[in-house]
Amino acid sequence: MRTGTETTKRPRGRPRSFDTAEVLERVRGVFLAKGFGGASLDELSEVAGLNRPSLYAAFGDKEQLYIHTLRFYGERSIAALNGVLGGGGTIQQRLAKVYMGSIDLYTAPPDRPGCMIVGTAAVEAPSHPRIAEVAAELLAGIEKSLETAFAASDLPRDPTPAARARMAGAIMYAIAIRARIGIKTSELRAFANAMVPVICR
Amino acid sequence: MRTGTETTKRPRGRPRSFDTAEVLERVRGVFLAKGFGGASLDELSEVAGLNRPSLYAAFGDKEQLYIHTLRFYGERSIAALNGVLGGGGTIQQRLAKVYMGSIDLYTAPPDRPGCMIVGTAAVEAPSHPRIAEVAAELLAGIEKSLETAFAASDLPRDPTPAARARMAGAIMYAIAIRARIGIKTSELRAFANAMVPVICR
DNA sequence: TTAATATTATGCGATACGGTACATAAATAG
DNA sequence: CTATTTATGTACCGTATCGCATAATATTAA
Repeated sequence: MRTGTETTKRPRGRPRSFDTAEVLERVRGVFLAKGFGGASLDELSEVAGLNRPSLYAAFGDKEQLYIHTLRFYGERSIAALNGVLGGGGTIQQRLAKVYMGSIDLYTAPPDRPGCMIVGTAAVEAPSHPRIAEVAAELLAGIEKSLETAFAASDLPRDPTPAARARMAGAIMYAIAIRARIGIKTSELRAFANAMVPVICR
Repeated sequence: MRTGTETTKRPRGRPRSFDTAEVLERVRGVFLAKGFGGASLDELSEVAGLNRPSLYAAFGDKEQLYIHTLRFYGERSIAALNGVLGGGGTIQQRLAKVYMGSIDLYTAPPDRPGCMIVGTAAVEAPSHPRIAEVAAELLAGIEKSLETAFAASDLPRDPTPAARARMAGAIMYAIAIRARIGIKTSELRAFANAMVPVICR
């Protein structure tokens, strides 16, 4: 068992036997494969290596656990997005790099899970308003990141950077959906590569 | 009680007291709001006005019922799509009309359900391959319909009609997702209107 | 009318679900 | 060493689920 991040002073009682980030990462796999409603607490606690009371104490009920996971995943993704978009090369090259990286994630074995927001949060939105809120926030973050990249580029202003960003985001969401329903990876790559020049014209 | 479509000769035993299309239409509302996994047979049979054994006899188990509903909904949507795209006006006008009609459906009260394929079928894809198959078929049908419209138009061939079709489809799926997570209708309309000239350039 | 056949209604059983009580273990503060 | 605080593990509760077995009803063929 690993002890948590041991910074300076240990807190009062018995220390945790798990690392929060690691648990969220494992739990993410189940939520991504089965969705929020389809994931059972039995399976979640099993892959987490924690018993249900520990899960509850650490994250709250199932919805809160899902939201924690979604935020964790979403923020890491946006950070990665910012990293690539802030890197070198033309805007076309950077956007293509973003898409290729996304496709690699979306088509990962064993079940081509797509994106957690598009593939699992969307379903729950009508019945779980808080999930919808978080999902909307994250999509806005993705598009904000794209928008600043387009704004910093030397592309013409006719399609405004905001419009380009929403368009680039839409292509990304479409890739996520098509990956999840089984479209071939090569086809996804061809689609993304065909869209880059249209977005960046 | 209504009797089914009475064509020529009635079959042997007791006639059905329901109309297939009507049942599928009602059931669609539940699936659309709660997804496949979240819809219970109790609620489905209640809105259908049928008991579970009747549902089972008519459509098979829950997955088959869902697939029937998805196909029914999808084929009607594609027919409507073909109708609008085959109508009058420029390709830009027809595409905008498609988007406005979709947005009306996607943002319908009470819960802005989005599209059934994108909003509910995608989640189940990894765990229910047959649902994934049908979803892929329907998306292909939508894009085929768009492709023939672009092919019949006098737009330049540089973005090939197939690429334009996949792009127009992607915008549609993105609208469906964003509707489901609560993005304002006016924003969806603005987005769609901004995308039409980019797709049709 | 009688027999045959198809559909509907009621209700059951086995299972899985989300969530929690309670007792135990491990660490620190004094 | 004792008390306190936090985490863990087992076992459990009430509920809702899916799918079906059984019984009642409606319609047609003979």
